[in-house]
Amino acid sequence: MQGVGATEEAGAGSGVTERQGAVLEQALRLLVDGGERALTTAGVARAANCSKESLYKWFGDRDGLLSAMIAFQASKVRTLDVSGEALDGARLRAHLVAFATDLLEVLAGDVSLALNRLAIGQASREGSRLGRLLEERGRRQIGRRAGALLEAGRNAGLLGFDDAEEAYGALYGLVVADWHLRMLLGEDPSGLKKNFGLRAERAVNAFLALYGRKG
Amino acid sequence: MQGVGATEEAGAGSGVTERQGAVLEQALRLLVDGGERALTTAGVARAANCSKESLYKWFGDRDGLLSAMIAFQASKVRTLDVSGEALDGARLRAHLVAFATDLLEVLAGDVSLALNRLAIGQASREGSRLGRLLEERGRRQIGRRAGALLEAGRNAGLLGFDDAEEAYGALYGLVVADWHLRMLLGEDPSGLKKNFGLRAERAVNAFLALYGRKG
DNA sequence: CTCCATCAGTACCGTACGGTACGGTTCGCA
DNA sequence: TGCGAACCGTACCGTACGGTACTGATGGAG
Repeated sequence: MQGVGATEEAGAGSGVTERQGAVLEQALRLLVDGGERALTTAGVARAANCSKESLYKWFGDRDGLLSAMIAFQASKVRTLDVSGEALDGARLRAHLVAFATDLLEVLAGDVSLALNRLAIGQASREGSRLGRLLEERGRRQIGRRAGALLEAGRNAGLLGFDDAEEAYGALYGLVVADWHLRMLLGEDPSGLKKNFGLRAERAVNAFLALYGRKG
Repeated sequence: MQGVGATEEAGAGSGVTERQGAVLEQALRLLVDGGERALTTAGVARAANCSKESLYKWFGDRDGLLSAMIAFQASKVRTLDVSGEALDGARLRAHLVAFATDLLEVLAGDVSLALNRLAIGQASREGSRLGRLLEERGRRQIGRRAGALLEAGRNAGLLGFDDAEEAYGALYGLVVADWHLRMLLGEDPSGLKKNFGLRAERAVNAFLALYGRKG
């Protein structure tokens, strides 16, 4: 179970050995069900059956651990883009709805909420390193998928817009509105999760009413 | 300068003496430019020239202080509703744009961002009391103003919708999108603030395209 | 078998913070 | 002038946490 030479990489390509990945997994679990207060170095060491000294050797300090947790979690998410497919109106709509539901479910996920809370809590400190990291690894990723989808729709003559960023912003806003903030503030997500399908449907309808062509 | 009988109420109707209001003001200032880490009881006492003992007498404990800060800040915001006015298309649009810019500027405000960060940071702890408080005092307030405006527009035959909550969600999403989250994560608001007017304009255009009648 | 690197477990240290207690001071009031 | 309430300033206490140092066990390499 222990690492063999401190050189093996886990499946994710982020310079983390298998053992360290297991430690980060435990740290994420602690963060999810205890908040930042529960994420102490001693607690992580205890939960992961490792020593504090190893934590500091591997991640430098507590901030390094937090950054590694964000990078580790982001490295587990792979967004496959569905380019090169012949699009018609129905297919585009289906892809948009799938994107919208995926977006809602990702944002409502335990780990996502916990990491966003963590980064927001640290935002006013030290120039918001974690915030930028989270934005880079998270939003940029999902934004790319949406961007590719929108571009494909425009190339197929199904969508009309000048600024892709603006169109994406409209789609995001119609889908998410203030639900993300409400969940971050602690509102029970279980009541909201049931409506994800219907919500995604309606948001896509509105988006297509704004940006759709010959539909 | 000192209170005279612990019975005087400040302008806001939230059971807070003038002296206590001044203390809360200092606490908010500390929170704004130092984050939660800077909001220590000793720091508040020092900044406000009061004793820690008084803090605990007035607010119970640290959580009571935080709650009082949120209530105090919310009590300073007064949203006047502009009902009873004869609406035409241009006036409705102007009111919507004004609401949108106000919304963006409120959300981008120093104190608002700091309080939201604070509540989000505590969300996983103790059942998110602060989160619910912030939602109650903040969102509910601005939601009422928007709701009244939308209802007035519908009554004047200028807007068409079945579910007012859904229409408000669309307006909110088109106006704010992910800007609030990005600001909460620490992105520099100065670059975003310049575009508030244009952004509000475009969002209202989109909203009217979705929900407008005979426009 | 021996050497060496890694790591778990623990003890330790300094500090910072929440909360409490106490002495001294101001000020209204009789 | 004396009393009492509120309050400031500060000292104090317990605790929790970040970070470091030490010990002993394991396992691979020569």
